[in-house]
Amino acid sequence: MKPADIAMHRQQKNALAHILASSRILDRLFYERPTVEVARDLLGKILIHGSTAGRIVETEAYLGEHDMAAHASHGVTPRTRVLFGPPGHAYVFLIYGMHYCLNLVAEPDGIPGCVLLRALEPLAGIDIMLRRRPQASSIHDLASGPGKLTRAMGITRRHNGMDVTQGELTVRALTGDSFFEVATGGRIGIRHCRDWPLRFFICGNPSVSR
DNA sequence: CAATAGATCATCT
DNA sequence: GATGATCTATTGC
Repeated sequence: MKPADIAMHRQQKNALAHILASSRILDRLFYERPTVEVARDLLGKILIHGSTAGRIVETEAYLGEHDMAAHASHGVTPRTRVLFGPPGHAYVFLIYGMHYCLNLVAEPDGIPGCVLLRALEPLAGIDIMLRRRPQASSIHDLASGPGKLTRAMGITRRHNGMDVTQGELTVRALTGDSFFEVATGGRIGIRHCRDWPLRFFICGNPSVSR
């Protein structure tokens, strides 16, 4: 390993340690609220998986039976069972035969609703992410989309149904104050209910998808 | 740059 | 058997 690589490695390990020391894990009550609120409040939080971490900069809310764009609108099936279960769990599915999408289940047990994590700003384990996504044109391109995010973080169907309030995949809130402006827009990549303002993102953040 | 084709598979009809 | 909550490479201006 070259000196530059060693330095980068140490810096990244320090980055993760610093995040862990200055943040607190989100408990189940955070998720046990209206989906839109959860989607809005997840902005600025930190997603941690293994030694990779990133700040959530873009989310989308997917509701229940009236939201034709949501998987839950077609009722309970083996796949969507997680969406109707207790909050604070991961819902991971394969889309277009090649990309995984990571969602976090919201609402009380029995009521469907989830938040799609669309983009992250990489904070730690960037060397690992670069290895997983060699095509990335920049650091900010590493996780600037739902499929990119899961690939960069190493998330697969294996994580479907996992409890994100403990274990290997978690979301944390920084203890210090952080200020940013939130923008709202129509959701992306769907046919139904395109104009519903259920997409939230941090204004001006370079890791937000197009 | 913007537009578009192709890859590829679990899930549901 | 059709269909996506996508990404990338390639083409054409």
